[in-house]
Amino acid sequence: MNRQTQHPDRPLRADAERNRTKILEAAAQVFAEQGLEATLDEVAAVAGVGVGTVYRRFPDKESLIGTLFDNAVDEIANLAHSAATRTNSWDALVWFLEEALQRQCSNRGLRDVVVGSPYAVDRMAEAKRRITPSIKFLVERAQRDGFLRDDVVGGDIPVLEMMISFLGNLTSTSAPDLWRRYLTIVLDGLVVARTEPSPLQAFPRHDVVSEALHSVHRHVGRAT
Amino acid sequence: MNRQTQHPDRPLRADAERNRTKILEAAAQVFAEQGLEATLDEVAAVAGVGVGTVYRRFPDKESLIGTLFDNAVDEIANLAHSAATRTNSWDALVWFLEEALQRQCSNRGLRDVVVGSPYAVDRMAEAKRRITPSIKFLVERAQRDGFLRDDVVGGDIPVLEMMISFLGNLTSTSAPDLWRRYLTIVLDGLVVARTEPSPLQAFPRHDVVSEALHSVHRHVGRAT
DNA sequence: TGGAAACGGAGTCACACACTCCGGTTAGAG
DNA sequence: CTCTAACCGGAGTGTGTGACTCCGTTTCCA
Repeated sequence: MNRQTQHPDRPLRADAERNRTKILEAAAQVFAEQGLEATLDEVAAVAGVGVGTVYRRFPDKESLIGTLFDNAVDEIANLAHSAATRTNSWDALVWFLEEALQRQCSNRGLRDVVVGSPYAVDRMAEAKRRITPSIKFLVERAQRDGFLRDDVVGGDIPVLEMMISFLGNLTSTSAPDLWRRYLTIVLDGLVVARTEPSPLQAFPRHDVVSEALHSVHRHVGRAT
Repeated sequence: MNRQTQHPDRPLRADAERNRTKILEAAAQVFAEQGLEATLDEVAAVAGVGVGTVYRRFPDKESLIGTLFDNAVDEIANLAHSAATRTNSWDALVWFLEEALQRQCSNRGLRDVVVGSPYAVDRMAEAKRRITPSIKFLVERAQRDGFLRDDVVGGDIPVLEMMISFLGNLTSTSAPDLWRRYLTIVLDGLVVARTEPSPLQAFPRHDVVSEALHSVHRHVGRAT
């Protein structure tokens, strides 16, 4: 039974509203760090409230994640839109990728949604519908201006983003900017032509990279 | 208790040996398709034997996965080694990436090990030790010959492979060759300079891509 | 100040899997 | 052919996990 809508519209009591906010913030942080596998108990702990309180505001885990996801999509949609207002079409595309990736790379929860965790499956469709047109515009404009190779397509951009952000998620704890190095390489592959490579951010010490890979262990279960 | 080593060396009975092989083949297939989360019950079912039989040959899940992983590493090490014997240094590097990725992209289990599933953690170190030198050679030779940009490093190759193979894993069921498109772009980013883009494989219909993303659902649990 | 609204968090429940156990079957040595 | 050690199947066990509920207590605010 859904407890939160006795009178659908009555505003929440002050403390309740305060807690709702704390929960949302905590959830954003916890899911970003741990992915959607994180427990609502943990979210509650970080928010400094009891689990009961979480369930009083959000009927179930999915709806909490949904709210969060909608916010994230809003943000990215805005990014794409405001990139479109920039004058230099190549810089606009690069800027969009950098900004979007910065968010995606530090948000494991977002990845989980995209990869198809059962939470918020249908919201993905809506998200794509909202973002696709802006990206298409960015791509085609950069092509008209002779920056971007002609054989790529709007749909390639999300795929490339996904590809890079996986890497980012994996290394986010110990080499949080490593993904930029590979974005540069990809961008050098997207440009129509070039006479020399763009400068790359330094490659981290090997132990950092491998440690990064193995610091993932959320669930060290069963295999002890 | 470990049941399989009564007399460490005695050869297995004919039927037992036959089953061991069936189990190994089934496990390779199942883990490649589903990742390491797959159940040994499922492996047994595919192999056409009972779970008990699986546990009689392999003391636990980890050791079965370990055996499989060692095989996969062998294969990739051989690839790297035999790439080194090729005369054209750029073609050698590209060939290695294509071959290695073809394997990694169709093997979700491999990804799980690399990403740090608790199975076979220490085997990773050994694997890296074996493969790293050959890759270093491939990279530096291609740089000396003026093909590969100078600012990349041996360690970049596994990272790029990882990045692309995530994508591959995600789309392996419905667009099994999609990763090649993005490998081409990355390679165009790795080359020292170029006057035009390399030809790209066609971009699939949009519905294929998104369906690909959402066909992943291994565990549709809890979120119904 | 009364009572509706909100709170906390121990407890419930359902499920998922790695692994075991044992009664029945079979290979293959003598 | 026979006999037994080796092998087999798969129902069952044990453990862990995590979403969600319940209810006695506390807090807001009219």
